[in-house]
Amino acid sequence: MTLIQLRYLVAIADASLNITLASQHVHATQPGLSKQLKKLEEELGFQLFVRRGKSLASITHAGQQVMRRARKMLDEAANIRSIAANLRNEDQGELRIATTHTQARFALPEAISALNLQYPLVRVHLQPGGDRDVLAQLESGWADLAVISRAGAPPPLGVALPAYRWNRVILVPHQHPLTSRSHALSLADLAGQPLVSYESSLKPESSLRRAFETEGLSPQIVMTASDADLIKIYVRAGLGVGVLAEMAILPSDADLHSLDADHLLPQCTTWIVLRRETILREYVLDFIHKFAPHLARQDITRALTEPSPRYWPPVPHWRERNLADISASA
Amino acid sequence: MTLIQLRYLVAIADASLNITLASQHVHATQPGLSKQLKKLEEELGFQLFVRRGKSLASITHAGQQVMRRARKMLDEAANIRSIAANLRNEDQGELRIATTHTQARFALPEAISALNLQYPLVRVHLQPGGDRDVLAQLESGWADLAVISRAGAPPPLGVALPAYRWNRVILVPHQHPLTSRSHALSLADLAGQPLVSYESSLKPESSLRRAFETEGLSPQIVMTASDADLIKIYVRAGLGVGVLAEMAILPSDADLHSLDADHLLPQCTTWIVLRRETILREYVLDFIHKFAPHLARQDITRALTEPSPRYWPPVPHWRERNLADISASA
DNA sequence: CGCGTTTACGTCGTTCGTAACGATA
DNA sequence: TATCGTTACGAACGACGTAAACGCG
Repeated sequence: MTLIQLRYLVAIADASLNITLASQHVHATQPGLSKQLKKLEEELGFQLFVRRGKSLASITHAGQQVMRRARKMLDEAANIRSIAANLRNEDQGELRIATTHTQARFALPEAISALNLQYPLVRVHLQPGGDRDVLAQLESGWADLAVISRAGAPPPLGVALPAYRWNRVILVPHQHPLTSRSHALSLADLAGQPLVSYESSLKPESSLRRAFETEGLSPQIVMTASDADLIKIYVRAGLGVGVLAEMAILPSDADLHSLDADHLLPQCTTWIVLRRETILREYVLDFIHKFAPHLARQDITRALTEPSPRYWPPVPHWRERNLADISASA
Repeated sequence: MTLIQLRYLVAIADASLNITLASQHVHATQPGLSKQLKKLEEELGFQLFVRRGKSLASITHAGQQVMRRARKMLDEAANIRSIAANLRNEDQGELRIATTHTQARFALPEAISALNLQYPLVRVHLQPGGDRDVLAQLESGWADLAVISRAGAPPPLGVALPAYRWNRVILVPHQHPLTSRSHALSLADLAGQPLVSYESSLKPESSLRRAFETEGLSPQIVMTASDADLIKIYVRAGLGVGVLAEMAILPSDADLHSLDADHLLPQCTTWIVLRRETILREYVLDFIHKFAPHLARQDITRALTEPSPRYWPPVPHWRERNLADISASA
């Protein structure tokens, strides 16, 4: 058994059992992978894959077991290499972030450009997706960190560090009836309106639906999008009332009217999620600190090794956070 | 980085930094280890060991980190090999048990000889020690399983399976004053006597001391031994009153008088402790089932993967257990 | 007939063991 | 001087890549 064999093994699995494709991913030739796989199976004494003719049809049950162990081993090998790279003060590498569209578009850019300024040789990969995809990509090992938002408890996976809190806003065109109400905005007002919001608000566990349900109301969601920019476009088109994250409101949206929803919908927290027991490169720690300045580097490293949940310094709100960012960089 | 290099690395650490000794343990030559270590350090770019002259003086801080990861990787490699060996129905291998003297001497022999009958090619290694040593040997990876007794909660480490419950007995010579009491034996009676018991009873957290303390008494322990046989010898010599595990009473001890202490001292449970997330060889599962017949094989494998504590079938008492053993083998 | 896998083969790199050397206590 | 680690060298093994053959859709 060799680390190379295991690397080839998971590469084949990750290439959906296409050895040729896998060989390109690991920068080797296809016969090399075939042969190493054969040797590994010979050494272990059983088939890792089910063959149909000459091609691989599926992974054996025992193969699945081996695959899990092999992944762990390769992860640990990567950790060892990270320890080494950190000690050598290597300033190049990759940073793979799995996150939602909103974070990628409105929250992450400053931190990423600050990182790029400090570490020009680090290549950043952003992988947008739904909450499920994001966590899956973290677990699979593709992503170094995930950035994800929740109204309630932190995501159950890995180590979750709170980055900032935020609220939602109601977005309407100027001169929309909702802008001229004499009393404060209520959920009942919104229940009568066609709503345009994120895809996630269709899920039964969405905090939007729940907020309405606890008042005995039900929202009329006429359109959803994964993308705040799309929501704005349809609000401009008069399709309905937008419900979106306050981070998504830009100066260029002055043609629209945004109303506070702090008292209507529960506050959300954006979390940075990491795999437990993983060695992070120095620039990843720096990035996290840039993105969530209230987290000291030692807070992060401690959280990664400690099994018990920690008590965090107070988590800033999005509105305070921007100020803090500016003052910190000044 | 190679698995062989990592294997050499931990071998050197386990041989207390003596490369020559380590080379014998891994069945290789000493220059081979030296060279591989050098290559590994070159690849990682930093020293894993602190050198004094040509010899290794200590492990670098970073080296410790690498060592931990390397051990994990080698453990996983061993797990993969175990999966393979199980699938091939290999009937040879090793079973390393870390346990206390009492278990090794009085509880384990039947199960071990039954195992040897079924798997003549499996070599069993018993490593007696104190509770701390036993758990350390399990964690270090030397032992496949630990067998250990506790009066209260299960050991905090790994996965603990309850094997059986047992009580202590008071052992005195015939015609000792305690044998002719009209009323039931009490702790107060024992407090007036010189006691001979296990070494562990000297520890402040020992259940013996605690039992006395809750009644405001304090035991006079005149002698301790790690070994039940030694305790018996000194009871015979009239040094004092023995307090020991009921398993230690053999038919050949008919020259002594043993008194129930069920109502005086709390019941103990003997636990089988395993490392979590470890693949066990088939014969290890068989052994556990032989030693704790109330545990089905699936109970064991489930407990190894499940993170949550499980509810066990009723745990037999030592006295019932022997009967069950006999009836099962009949 | 294209795609993917296997087999065959030659070259290269690497590892291993033996043996000699060096340093240290 | 005995013990332990490093260096040197030759032999053998193993891995890799190129090229060709085989199956399958």
